[in-house]
Formats: sequence, C-alpha cells, structure tokens
Amino acid sequence: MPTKKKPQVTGAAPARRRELLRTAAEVFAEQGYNATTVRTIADQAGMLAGSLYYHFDSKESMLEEILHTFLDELWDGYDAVLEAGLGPRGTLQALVTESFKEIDRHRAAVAIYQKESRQLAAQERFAFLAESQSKFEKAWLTTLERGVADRVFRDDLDVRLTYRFVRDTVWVAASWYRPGGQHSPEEIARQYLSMVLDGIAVRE
Amino acid sequence: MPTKKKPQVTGAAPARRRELLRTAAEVFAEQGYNATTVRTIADQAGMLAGSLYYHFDSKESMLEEILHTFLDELWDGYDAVLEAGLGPRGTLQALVTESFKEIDRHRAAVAIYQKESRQLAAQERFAFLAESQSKFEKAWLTTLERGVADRVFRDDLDVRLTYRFVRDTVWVAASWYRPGGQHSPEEIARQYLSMVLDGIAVRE
Amino acid sequence: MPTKKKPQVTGAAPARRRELLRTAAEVFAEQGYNATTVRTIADQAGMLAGSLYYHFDSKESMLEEILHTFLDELWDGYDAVLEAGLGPRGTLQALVTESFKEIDRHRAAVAIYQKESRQLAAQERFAFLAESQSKFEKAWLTTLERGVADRVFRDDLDVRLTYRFVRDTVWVAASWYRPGGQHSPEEIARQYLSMVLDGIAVRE
Amino acid sequence: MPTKKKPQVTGAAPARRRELLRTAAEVFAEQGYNATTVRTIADQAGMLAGSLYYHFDSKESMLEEILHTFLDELWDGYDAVLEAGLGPRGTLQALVTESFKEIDRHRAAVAIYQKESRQLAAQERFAFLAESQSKFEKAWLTTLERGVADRVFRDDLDVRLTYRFVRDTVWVAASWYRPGGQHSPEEIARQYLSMVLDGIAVRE
DNA sequence: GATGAATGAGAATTCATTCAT
DNA sequence: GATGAATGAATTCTCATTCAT
Repeated sequence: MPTKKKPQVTGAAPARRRELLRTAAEVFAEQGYNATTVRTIADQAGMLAGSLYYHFDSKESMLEEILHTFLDELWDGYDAVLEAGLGPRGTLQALVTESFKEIDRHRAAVAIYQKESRQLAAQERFAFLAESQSKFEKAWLTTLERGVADRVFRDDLDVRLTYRFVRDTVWVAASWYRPGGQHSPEEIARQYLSMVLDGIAVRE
Repeated sequence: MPTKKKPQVTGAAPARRRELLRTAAEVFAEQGYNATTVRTIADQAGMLAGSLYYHFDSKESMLEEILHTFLDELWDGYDAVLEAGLGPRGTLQALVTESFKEIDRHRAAVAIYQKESRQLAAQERFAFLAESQSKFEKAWLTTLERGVADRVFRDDLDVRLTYRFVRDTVWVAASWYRPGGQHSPEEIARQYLSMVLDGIAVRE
Repeated sequence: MPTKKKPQVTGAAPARRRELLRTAAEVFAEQGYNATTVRTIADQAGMLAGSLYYHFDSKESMLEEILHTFLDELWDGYDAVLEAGLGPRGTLQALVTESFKEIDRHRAAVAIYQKESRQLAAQERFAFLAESQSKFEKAWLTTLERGVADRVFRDDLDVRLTYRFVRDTVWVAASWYRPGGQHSPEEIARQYLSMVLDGIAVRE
Repeated sequence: MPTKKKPQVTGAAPARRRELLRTAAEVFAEQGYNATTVRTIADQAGMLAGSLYYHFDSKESMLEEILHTFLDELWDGYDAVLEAGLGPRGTLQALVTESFKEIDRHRAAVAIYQKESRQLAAQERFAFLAESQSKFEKAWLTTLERGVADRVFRDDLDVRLTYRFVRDTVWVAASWYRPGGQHSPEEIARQYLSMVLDGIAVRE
C-alpha cells in the first residue's frame, strides 16, 4: 500500500482511520460504492466531506484499503487452513467455516467485494482482487479434485460447476447475514456444510 | 406501467423499444445501473443520449421496464410450476430448472435484479420487487416445509437458512452464466439439483 | 489532436467552438490560466459552466487547443520565411516582422504562451511546446551564426545571449500590445529592428 | 507592513522568517503563485502547512513581503544611480547594470514580479507595485528623452516603444538567468548594453 | 513553535434531462 | 424520430486557513 504525502497507514494513530474506514465500508455495503457520496460517509462520521481528504486520498482509495485489509486477513485464515493438511473433506469444511467467520467479522467488506469486485478487477489498482480470485479458485478446485480422486467426493459432478455454486453461496450470505443475529457463523457453516455434503433429501 | 406524455408503450413500433431495452439491460448488467450513463446506452444503440427520451421517460423507467418484463415472465413460469401439484421434490426440481431457464433467457435482467434489487425495493416505484421477493420466499418456504412434513427433505436443517442458500445460489449463477456456453440451462439445473438434493459427499 | 466521443474538431460547425476558444483565450490571457475558472469563461460566453463540457473535454484541453492552433499558424509563417532564402539580415527582419504580426492576430494566445509555457512544457500533453521552442531556438541561432559568419552581424556578441534577448523582447510585446492601437505591427517591427540592428546610440 | 496578532516582524528570530520567505519565493517563482499551495512551501521548509501561519498571516502576505522587500532594495540601487548625475548614456548603463545585479540577487522575486505583477497591481494591497512601475517608467522615459535632447540617443525612435523593449528585455532575463552560471551579471549587462546601444549589425 | 485534525468555500467535472429545430 | 446545444444539480476533490493541544 503506497504512502505519498498524507499520513496514510503510518501506523501512528490508525484509530481514526480505521473508524472512518469502518463507517465507509458500512455505507458502501448498504448503498453501493457508486451510489455512495463522500458526503454521506462524512455525515455518518460527523465531519465535512472535505475533511475526509485529510485522511484519505480519494473515495477510491478508501475502497481499496477496505478490500485490501479484508483480503489480507482472509488469506491469513485460508493459508493456515490450506497448510494444515486436513484432507479434502476436512479442508472443505475448514474453508467454509473460515469463510463464514470472515463474513462475521467483515460483513461490509464482503458485501462490497461481492457486489463490486467484478467491475473493479479490471482496473490496475484493483488487480489484487483478480489475483485473490484466482488463488481462491485454485485452492477450491484442488481440494475438490483431490476429494474426487480420494473417492471422498462424488465423481459424477462437474468440479467447476460445483466450485462456482459453493463459492457463491458462501459469499452471498454476506448480503443477509447480520452479526449478532440468531445464527452464529459456526452454526451457519455447520448447516451449510451439511447441505452441501449430504444434500437436503432424506436418504432411504 | 404508467404513460405520461410521450407515445410510450403505444403498441406502435414496440420492436425498437424492445431492442433499446435489450441494449440498456446489457449495459446495466455489465457496468451496474448507477455507473451506466444514458450516453453509453445511446452510443451502443447508435443514437444520441437525448434521443432516448423520445422512447423513454427516464433512465429509471428503462430499468423499471426491464425488471418488470423479466419478473412478469418469470412468474408465468413459476405459477405454472406451483399450480402443477408436483409434490415437494418435484416442485423444487421444477422451480430450479425454471430458474436456470430464465437466467438463460434474461441473463442481463437477472444480473441487474441480483445486484440492484435490494436498494431499489425501498423506492415506491419498485415496490413490485419486494412483492415478488416475498411471493418467491413464500413459495419456496412452503415447498421446503411440505417436503419436511412429507419426510422427503431432512428435518434437521433450518428451513430458512436452506431457503436462502438455495435462492442465492440459483440467481447468482447469472453472474457467470454465458448463454451458448458449454452447459445448457437444463444441464446446470441437473448438476445443481444433484448437489443440493444428495450432497457432494460419497455415500457409504 | 485526439477525437474521442465528443464532436471536437469535427470540422462541422467549428464556429461555436472557435468563438468559445477565443473567449477562453481572452480570459486566460487576462487572469492567468490557473486563476481562471471555467465559470468565468462560461459567464463570458453567456452559458453555464457545465455547458462548456459539451464542447470541450476539460479546461486543459481548451488551453491545449488554443496553444496548438496558435503554434500551427505561427510555424506556417516561420517556415515560409525560413525557406525563402533571404540571407541572415533579411531572415532576421522577416522573423521579427512575422512575430509581431502573429502577436497582432493571436495576442491572447501569445500572452498565454509567454506566461504558462515553461510550466506546461513539462507535461506530456504539452510536449509540443518544448518541440516548438527548440525548433525556434535552432532557427534563430542558425540565422544569427550565419550572419556572424557572413560578417553581417557583429562577432563580439554572445550569440546565445543575443538570441535570448531578441526572443524575449519580441514575445513579451504581447503583454502590452493592443490590436488597433497607435502602432501597427509592421511599425513596431520596424522600430524594434532598427533598435536591435543599429542600436539606440547616435553614431559619430 | 501590518502587525495583527501574531508576533510577525517582531525582530525576534527574523532569520527563520527570511529563510521561509526565500523558500516561498523559490516555489512561487517555479510554479507560479496560484499554482503553489502552502503545503508545498511547508514541505520544502520541513514543516506542516498549518505551522506557516505562526510566521505569516496568509499566503498573500508572504507574497507581499517578498515583493516589497525586493522593490525596496531595488529602489535603493536605482535611486543611487538616478541621483548620481551620470548623464543619459551613463544613467542608462548604470540602470541596466543595476537591474542585472538585482536579478542576480533576487532572481525568484523578479520572476514572480514579472509573472504576477500585472494582476496583483489591481489589488489595493499591492498598489505599491503600480507605484513602483510608474516611478520606473518615469525614470526611464526621462533618461531616454534627455538622451535624445542631448543628441546621445537617436531621435527617430519612438521613446515609449524603446522604453518598453528595454524594460522587458532586462526583466525577462530573470526567467533564464541562473546565478552562478557562465555569465556574471556584469557580463550580461555589458553584452546587453552593447546590443541595445550599438546594435547587432556590423557598421560599414 | 509546531502538529494534527478539521473547516468551508470553491474548483472542475459529470450527467440525466429538456427542447427548439 | 433524431440532433445539437444547453441546463442545473450534484459530485469529487482542493486548499487556505483555524485552533486546541
């Protein structure tokens, strides 16, 4: 993350910054990035629109930092899972669980990611989104394929299609999940895994 | 659909209208409604921005008509399924299949719906989105609950959560589905249903 | 000059464009480019600030077009002089005379050039200013050096310094010259040449 | 120079002030007054923008002080010349020489003066610029006219035009002069005077 | 003397929309 | 049906300036 003239990411007193980013993320998630005006963010933060520019270069750089921070943390979790050598089924379970935990902690960022990443990824500045996306895809496909090879997962399903369904369902949950609601992330993960692994039909 | 001063919906030359709406839908889907300028649509249609206003009241009315048309057709299909008395499992299968078919025919509209409906639904003008949404929810919940009661679907899953997962996965497919690609809508539906009904894990 | 989406330089109906550019040039010359707001230009042109953007991409592109147009015309004149084979003294006279004529026709553009070109030349977009500058320098230096070689100009003067003095004096005239004032450009050129060639001191 | 609330001009630590003004002058000269932000000056001085306001009332007051200081010193020199009773030719030579010396010492201030004085002079605060200008004009015109009367200068040249040419050429040198370059101010003055007095053409 | 965080008044620019032709 | 030219409101961003600490 670049530092130019403004204090950006200086490490010193990132408290206000982080607070402002939380506010911005909330608004972006709710109204969409384009539909959000900096004035709305500033209002929400109790300051004037221009004042935001003391802390950030631009509206876009806020977005970038929100997504970057989120993906950094996400991959900390994913990498730990992937290096744990859990076997295909265990890995899948851990990835899903980890994902719902991230949704719990970064609901707004996930919602933004979900809605905007396709368009953003085309911009150089947001190339990291595309990178993350393909790393993500590789991790999932590998896991699914190993599972099929190990006869843990069915081999009559199209792995790529399955990947897409799983990927989307997990993340789209950010659009309805409310932290502190009736279901904990772990509970949601359990239910989701049960559905995806064993299906919703009763076995005879 | 309202008529004000302009010939709108006059029945005369609805061909051009429909063509323009298709163009608009494509652009809305690709760039997002807010990020789309009427000029982009007009460029795509080979005319000047101002000229669109001969055909439509506003950018918003284009959006409305796109979504309305789509939902009308969607419910034609759904209603037929729901009235066919297929039983819970059959209904679920038919609803999913119908959905993928709609994605095939109205990919752009579905993508727009997916991305914008939450925000739009708050506006009076787009109240029909909320209506459709709740009708949709009722249909699905009823189907799932009847399935549980009939011991066709597992009763250890939270019906509401299951509904959300199924709902989202189906529609989110619009974001990656390309008509004329390798998978037909029927094939995608079959794969999806297989996963959701029986799970991806191998049964012992 | 690039054409993207806007009618720019389309050749069709350049009347309004040219008029607007004249207005803009006048204001830029009077207040300085940075100190000029697009609103001022628009006011002067009897329209709203935003309306200017129907005709031009940006304030900067107005500036660019003003300077480019001016330099194009200027070099038409200079090239004709340089190719006429007039000999050093004749060439110098013709260049000076041509310059004052250009000041007469493009007073505003010359004033802008004079004041802003140094800063602008650093920007890629205004690289043509630097090019013109060095072409200009080459033409003058060559003329002066040939004059010295031919014993038409004194050889005890530093050619480079002389060039600078001559160059600046000519152009700086744009800051006080008023078209239609008491002195015609030809008269000014004659006086200036008399001073530079023969000096202001009385010969004994 | 006014004192309001801040210690300004207190005599205490005028060193820092002078240093800051030198820095500001440098930046103003390079980027233009309007295009210069107080932050750039502060950066250059190793402090934050707000801190400048401990030393100065405003950006404008920095500019005023820079120009005032320069003109005060300039007139010290000019007045000495004008009172020395050197005769028209000697006076002209001394004025030019003095001017190039001032450019050597106050390059930045001269460059600023050259670029901004016309606009500034309109403001009440900068009325001293106009005063200086007219005093300057009077001194030159008187000298030239006396020279013509004494048959030291040619009488077939328009005195006013000659004045303008001389005035501009001298000052515009600030735009290319670099202190410590190959030519000393005295050398430049000599060359310039030789050109203006005797012309660049070879005498037969 | 200096910092950090803000203010507030513009600035350029965008864009949906209008309307005479 | 369409064009060309404009409107006007909103938007992002800039920057001189203030002030408590």
